[in-house]
Amino acid sequence: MGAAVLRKTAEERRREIIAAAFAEFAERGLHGASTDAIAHRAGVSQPYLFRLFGTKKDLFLAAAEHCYRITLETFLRATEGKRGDEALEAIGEAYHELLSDRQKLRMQLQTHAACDDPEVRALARRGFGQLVELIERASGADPGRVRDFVAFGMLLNVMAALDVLEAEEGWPRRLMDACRDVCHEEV
Amino acid sequence: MGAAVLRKTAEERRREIIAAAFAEFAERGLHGASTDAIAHRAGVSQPYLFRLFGTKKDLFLAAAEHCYRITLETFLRATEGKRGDEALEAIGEAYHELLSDRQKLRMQLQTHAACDDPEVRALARRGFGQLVELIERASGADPGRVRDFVAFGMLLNVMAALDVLEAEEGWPRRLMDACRDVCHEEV
DNA sequence: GGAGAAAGGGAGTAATCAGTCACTACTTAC
DNA sequence: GTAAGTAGTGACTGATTACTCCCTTTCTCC
Repeated sequence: MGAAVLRKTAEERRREIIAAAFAEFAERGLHGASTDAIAHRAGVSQPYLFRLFGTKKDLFLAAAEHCYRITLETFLRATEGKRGDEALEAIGEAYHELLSDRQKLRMQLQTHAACDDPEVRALARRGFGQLVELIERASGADPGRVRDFVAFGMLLNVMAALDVLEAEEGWPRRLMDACRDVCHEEV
Repeated sequence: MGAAVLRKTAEERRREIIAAAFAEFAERGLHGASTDAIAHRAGVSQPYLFRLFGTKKDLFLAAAEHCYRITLETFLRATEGKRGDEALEAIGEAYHELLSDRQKLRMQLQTHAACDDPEVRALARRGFGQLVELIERASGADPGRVRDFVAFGMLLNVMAALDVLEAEEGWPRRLMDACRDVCHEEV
């Protein structure tokens, strides 16, 4: 009786819960977000969330892993068949694609902030390391360029957290105006 | 009777509690740290902590402000009487001084991570903005250089969080090896 | 149609934790 | 000495929260 009760596969629920967790964790961090809020956002009961993920931290790890994976995939797709400066430029553009969704930048920051936990730290090292190595490999650029490039990514994370990415004036604007050429040779 | 009960001024206690809060918040973040642990570390009761700071968030704000202030002071001292590249180089060296105490780097990261709170965000914008403006003003460098410099600072925060500042090999080492020349002209 | 598996949740529980209250002990000024 | 102020805490409390027990409902396959 009543409307059809529309059930989904566990795998699909898992994806939906990770998406909800992503949003909550990105905003409030590992300790600031509550499993209640995540379950509610995902449209499931909180017990079912625990059924599928075991612990809050495991859910956080899943969300963080997801974050690294989609970033890595975005970069891989961008650099496909490219080399050197061309590849670096392509990653730069891909970065701007990520920029449109602040959640990803903030999630990365929250992952770094949660790194006093050994498991989180291990995941972050692996995920971040893969990104750096991809940039090194695909661009073939000298270490200084790679450093500037990666560092600029970290600056973007911070700007997203401070919510000054679209600032119209002052130091945030000056920093962002100087971003156009981050993937080109300077002077 | 008994050993002298050694009392201190409220001002001194305030400083000690901020120091303890700094350590706890830097490691575990605004939501991850407990006022109990902070009070215990500071050697006071938890009620007294609340007496002096009102709320946990106010204590966090005080600790974050302290973090920005000592960083700013370090930079100011370093650039005293210097101009241009010389000033930038001096700040670079001052950065290395901060590097020796990972707590400061991590606290900055935790402050950024807590920025979904409007008060924290306001403080972070102000504090971070002052640092950027000091670097702009003291160095007189072009926007690209300033951006690279500030961005590198953010990268250091992340490296501190991942605990790879002293890595002997792999991508962390390559990134850090490329750090020597961050305050010099390249190629 | 019935048996077994898989999806899903109602109603807890134990612990943690921010914040309060009411009180004691010491210090200073007169 | 005493009054007023300041340093300091033991013992709570109400709310939140991670996590569990056990039950119901739907699907699948014979």
